[in-house]
Amino acid sequence: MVTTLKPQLGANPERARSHNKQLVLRAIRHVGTAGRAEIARASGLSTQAVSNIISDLLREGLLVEQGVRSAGRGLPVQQYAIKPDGGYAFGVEVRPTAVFIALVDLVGTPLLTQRTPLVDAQKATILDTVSAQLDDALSKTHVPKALLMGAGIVMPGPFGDTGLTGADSELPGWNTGDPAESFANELDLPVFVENDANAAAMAERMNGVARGLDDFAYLYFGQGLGLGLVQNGQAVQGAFGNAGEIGHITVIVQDRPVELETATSRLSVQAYLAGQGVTVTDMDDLNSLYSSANRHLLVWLDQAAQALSSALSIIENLFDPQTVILGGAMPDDLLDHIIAHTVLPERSVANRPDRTHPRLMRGTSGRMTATLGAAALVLHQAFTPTIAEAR
Amino acid sequence: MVTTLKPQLGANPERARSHNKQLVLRAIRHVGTAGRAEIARASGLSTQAVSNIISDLLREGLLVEQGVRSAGRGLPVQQYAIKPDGGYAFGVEVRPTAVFIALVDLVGTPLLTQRTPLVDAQKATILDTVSAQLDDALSKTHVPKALLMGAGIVMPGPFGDTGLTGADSELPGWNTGDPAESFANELDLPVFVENDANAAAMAERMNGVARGLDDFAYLYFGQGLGLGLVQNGQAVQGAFGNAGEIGHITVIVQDRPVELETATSRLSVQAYLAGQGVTVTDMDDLNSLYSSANRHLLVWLDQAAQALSSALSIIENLFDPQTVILGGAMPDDLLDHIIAHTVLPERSVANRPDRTHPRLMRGTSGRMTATLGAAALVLHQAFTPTIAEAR
DNA sequence: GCGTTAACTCAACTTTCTTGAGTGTTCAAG
DNA sequence: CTTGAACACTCAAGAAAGTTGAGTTAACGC
Repeated sequence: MVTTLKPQLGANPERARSHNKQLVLRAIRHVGTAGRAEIARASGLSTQAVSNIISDLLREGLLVEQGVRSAGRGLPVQQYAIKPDGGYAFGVEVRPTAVFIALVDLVGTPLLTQRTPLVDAQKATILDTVSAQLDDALSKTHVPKALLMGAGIVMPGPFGDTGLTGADSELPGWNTGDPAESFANELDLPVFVENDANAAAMAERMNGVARGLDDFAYLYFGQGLGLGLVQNGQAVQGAFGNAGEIGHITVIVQDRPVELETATSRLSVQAYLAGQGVTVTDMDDLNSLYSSANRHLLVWLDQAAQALSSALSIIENLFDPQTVILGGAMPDDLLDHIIAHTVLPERSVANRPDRTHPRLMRGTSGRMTATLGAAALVLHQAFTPTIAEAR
Repeated sequence: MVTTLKPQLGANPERARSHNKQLVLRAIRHVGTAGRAEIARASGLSTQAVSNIISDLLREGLLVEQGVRSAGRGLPVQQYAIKPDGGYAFGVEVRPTAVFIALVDLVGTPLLTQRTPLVDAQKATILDTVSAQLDDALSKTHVPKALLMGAGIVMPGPFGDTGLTGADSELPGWNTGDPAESFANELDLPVFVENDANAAAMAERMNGVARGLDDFAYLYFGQGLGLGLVQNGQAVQGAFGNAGEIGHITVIVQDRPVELETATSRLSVQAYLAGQGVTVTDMDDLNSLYSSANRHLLVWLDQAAQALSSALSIIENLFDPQTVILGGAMPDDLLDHIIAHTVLPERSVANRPDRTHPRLMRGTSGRMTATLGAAALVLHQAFTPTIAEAR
């Protein structure tokens, strides 16, 4: 049982500067627009240091001047903001039958999103497709590759050979070797790999309802159900990258134990409705069933809300999050309905009067949630000071 | 919904040096004894920088020379090790009826542990008792207070006014104000507050079976059952400090849903045996019942193992830990029995062939586990490089 | 023996931060 | 309307901590 120490780097002037740059960017991003003195106070650096760093960032094109603001006495504040076209992030979501991509700018605005079907799900095919899609996206948007800060990849887990191996959502050929390395070699970019739920959570943290939150959970409706966890501002990956496999735990619905995923997921609603003679193939079908108040759908929603209540109890008591977000490939109306009908457990550490956020919120929904989340991984990294983490 | 940015500090020469010192200490601690060049390679610093830092640490009395080792060609390595009496940590466990304390040295060896009954559980009484115990411990061991690096405090949660408030394990008067601040003022030391499970987990990580692990879980048998979580080398506290309240989640035992804590905890075994006409008051009673193969105890152990199996499934699938440790105020033999009879869930991300540690292990047991864990919090902090974290 | 290897030291240099004095703008009190 | 306090920012000098490259020392292996 030999354990190797996680590599961590020492601080030297160069790494310190890089850390401080990210710290300044993060501070500006958080308030939208800020002046030197304000940043200095927030970061414990001298005004002079912040001044030097900002002039660096201006030269690198990551910041823009944003006019002056005179707030009370003293010299008016020269303000700075993130320059949207100062950098770009590429997001990729790999599914067994198609690849989704998104190109977003430094503030998270999507410039382009698209879907490409896969002829097969072999590793080589996927790598080639993603590479071609990157070139395509860059040429369509006229973004120079030099401004691309990295690629975020969302892939269906679990990673490696586990007790869940054999599930139908998997891709062949990825269980050996490090997927991040394969993509990094193919795309010649820094690569960040995550599961869909964590990526969606990071998207919500960068530009959604979880802006600025450091501890929250995200229940992602995909094929199955995934749990994204953010602790201390970082996505929780677990020792082998497979944290958040909440779909297979047992919950109580109508006094009977069931696997959570069989009660609440896209497959689950399809299967249930099929059993009642109703066929749904996409989100639009679900939407129209819901607007016509389909009886079977309402029954399913009711039991999904019950299952969710149990899941919520587990998540809240184990993580004590600021909030739990519900989102993913499920229509807004259905998510809202589920949220409205979910009983918030009384006996929970989250049941406290001094909350700033609701216990359960709806996040971004729709097909591109995870893809945009993939791009958010890159942005997150750009705005997170890390002096010590070796890559 | 205004969110404040978690304060993070910029790097300057002074903070960089402090970071690097902790990095060097950590590297030496991990291998026991190390030379300059080796540390330089591990930390990405130059040999010269490490040299300067080590001479600082020698002067401060945190390191000792440890002879030379000639490994292959070249100049023999001058080795260094942590100096045990270079610093001390004070651990406190507050329970409703008594206070437990421990004083440990820099490598974690306990110099003194003791228990003091509380006349009442009022905040002032507890603060006074702990303060007196600190003075007592220092004078008995002749440790100068200047060498005390801090105090770790273990208190029964949950902290703040939550949906679990009203449980009998609580202390009056702590729901308002920051406990850490109260203790810091009283003891005039840096203070770290944690729950029993997280503290036990950190103890296991510093000097126990989890040495060097960065991602694992610890199921702590106390009054109830607590979950300690270590993610990325840090204890998971949750947004309000109440993560790990696993006792109140529902699991399936003999096809019936029960609260986990009613199936596996010290109170649970006492209550069950009392129902069978068997009275147990302490761990010795349990031990003798077990060695006489008491039928009722064996039945209880069997259902505790069942409950644990469900809990394990949840923990493994949500966290994907390197291992799950069982420990706390329960005799070794009983823990071993439970571990031997727990079915490891098949459908789990933790069920993988390339594991380095068993899925379920026994940690330190006994009454002082959490108290020593409290002291370990201080040591953990001393050996963890943190350039950015504001306090 | 003698050259190679490797750890370590010394001294010069570089980067980056801090400090303190100085400048310019705004507001408020007299 | 003047004057002074408050505040953001700049400039230049100084300090802290890192890196670099040349030199020293000791052990191994041919």
